[in-house]
Amino acid sequence: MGVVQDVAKKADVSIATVSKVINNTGRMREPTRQRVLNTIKQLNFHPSVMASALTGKRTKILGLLVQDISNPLFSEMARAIEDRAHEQGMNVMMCSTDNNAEKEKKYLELLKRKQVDGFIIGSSFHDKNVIKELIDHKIPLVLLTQNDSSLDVSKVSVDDFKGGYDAASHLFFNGHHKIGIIAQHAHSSSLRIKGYRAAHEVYEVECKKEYIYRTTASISNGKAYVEKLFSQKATALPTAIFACNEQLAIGVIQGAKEKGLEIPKDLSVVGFDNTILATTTVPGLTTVSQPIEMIGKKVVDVLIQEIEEGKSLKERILYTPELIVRGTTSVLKESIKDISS
Amino acid sequence: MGVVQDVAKKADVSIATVSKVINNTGRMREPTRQRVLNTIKQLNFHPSVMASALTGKRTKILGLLVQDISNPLFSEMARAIEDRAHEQGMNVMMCSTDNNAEKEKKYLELLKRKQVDGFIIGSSFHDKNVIKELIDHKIPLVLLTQNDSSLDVSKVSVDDFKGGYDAASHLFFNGHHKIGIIAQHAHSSSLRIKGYRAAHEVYEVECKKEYIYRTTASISNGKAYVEKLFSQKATALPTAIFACNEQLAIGVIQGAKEKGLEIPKDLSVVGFDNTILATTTVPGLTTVSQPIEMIGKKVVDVLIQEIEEGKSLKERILYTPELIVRGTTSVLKESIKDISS
DNA sequence: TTGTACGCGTTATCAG
DNA sequence: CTGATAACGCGTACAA
Repeated sequence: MGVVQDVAKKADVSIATVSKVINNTGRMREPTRQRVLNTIKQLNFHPSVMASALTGKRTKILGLLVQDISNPLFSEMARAIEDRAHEQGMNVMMCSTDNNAEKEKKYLELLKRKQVDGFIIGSSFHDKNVIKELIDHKIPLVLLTQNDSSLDVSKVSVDDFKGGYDAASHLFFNGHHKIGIIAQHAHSSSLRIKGYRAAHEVYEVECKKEYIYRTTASISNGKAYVEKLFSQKATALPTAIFACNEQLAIGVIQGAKEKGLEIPKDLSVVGFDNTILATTTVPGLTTVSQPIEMIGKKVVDVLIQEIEEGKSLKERILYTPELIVRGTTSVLKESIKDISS
Repeated sequence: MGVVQDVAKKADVSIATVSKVINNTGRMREPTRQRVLNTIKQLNFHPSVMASALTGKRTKILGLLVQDISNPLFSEMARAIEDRAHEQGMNVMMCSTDNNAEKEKKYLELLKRKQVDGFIIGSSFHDKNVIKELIDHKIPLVLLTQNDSSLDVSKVSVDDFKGGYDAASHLFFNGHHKIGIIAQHAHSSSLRIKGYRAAHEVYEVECKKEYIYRTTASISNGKAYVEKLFSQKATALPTAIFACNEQLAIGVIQGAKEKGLEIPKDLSVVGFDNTILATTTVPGLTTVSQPIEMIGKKVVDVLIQEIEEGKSLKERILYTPELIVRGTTSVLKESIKDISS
């Protein structure tokens, strides 16, 4: 794999001509073009991305920041992003921030130095100034999975509010009145909680503060929530729980089982995301589905468009979530009695 | 964020001096060094990785090729790799090959053009010549999760043979004689099958060909296997299945349930990997655990060492798997009768 | 079509 | 011994 000079020499042209052939610019006689093309193939020559980036061209590298790539939602999202990026000849660098302010800053800095063409940010930033700096420097970025209105940039996400509303409505519809919610420390979760609250209003049920719990996404935190909740006095216990993430949902399920509760008989559970985790529980998890592939593909498309146009489109793309009813929710027994009596 | 020239001008030195300060080479008076250092901080200057890569320096980019980043084993592995790489100031570019020869080649080419410092290859390559080419070009690479002896390069993996042996032994120990195995089209799976076979020899049980099934890792393929297996005549049915991957294991469990089999009463299941999936099933999946974090960390360390030394260490690092007994395996009832009678 | 300056940092060489 | 000058690496783009 040689350099331009090798090709130029072998094809008996100047490096400028070689460059023109590669970039399909300028004009030249067809035989010359063919000769160069052949030589390029013979030498298996590929222009160095680094060298061309140096002259202001793109690096064809995208930076992807997520909370944790080992979280199924993000790994599935990453897969969709990667596929789309590769289709466009771009590579993706991934960074897991752990929702940690220092890492967020550090990784952004690291990627900036590598001249990435743009950022996909799927991690809620503590220090919004870091993001604003990117905007000031005209570095394209698209927010993934976080429809944060305080930042005036493009964002692609699911309609979290509607998702929360649908999840709670489904439970109300099944006769539940006491619905717990366990959410993450993320803007998306705030919106889901708002949807959950809105459903309470529609169904004219008071929304109890002590049912709302925010934490970081992990199975053990889901367990801990149930643990805590079901240590209260029996009258106030919820009959259903909406977990804003599937790791939390699984924790809730496991915690409930440990407490001797049967699912869905004694406790209904709704999750969010519809990753592989939702299909592996028994019974299958009723969950609010995000169109992960579509979101991943779209976020890349928007970003690439911004890179090419050199300015932020400030699009705000919302996908509609879909409630997928599996086995972890059921009609509340008491409510059946209510109806039959 | 300026360039060297800006720093040089502001600090009233030449760019060479700035460079020397950055790289800690050459010598100069302490006040000069401090002045440059301060200016660098003031201007928030960071040398362009691209420009320095152009002069033969490292890009500090690692290429990671796996079958599928959305597979929990790989996403968890990726996380460990990423963390270690970041500790060393390096970034990771990920590529999911889908075990597809064309993608393997294409991605490798794409990454080579980006001058990655080295490769971590966690995907079994169809065309080994592509790998050999890398070796010829002296591009450092380490094989992850594939202890393929036909390639003379460094590799980090779990002891697949022992894992297969342990899984089968555990089942034999519990009185099972008819043990099915569902494996992937991967070298690691071949080794696990060998271990499974070795256990058969030790326990003096014939190893039936029709129990061995190879496919690609997915829940549906696991289901299909059970479907197929339990459509045979009843006498030959296995009482236990060893799935070489957790998606397959989950498929087996789901397929068995659909067939009306209770787990572990009617069918014992052992998985492999010990990812998040193993903890989400009910009952929990008995599985062969890989030390994912250790492997991820090690593979980065070996690769970085090779990059720095400029040659392959040709190390072959094997971690010992650990059988984790959860709820999907139990003593075969018939065997209890055998003993008691 | 070709010559050549340019972009950015590195490093060998040379002057002070 | 300190610090500056200049060539280099690779591809791009404009002037010739």
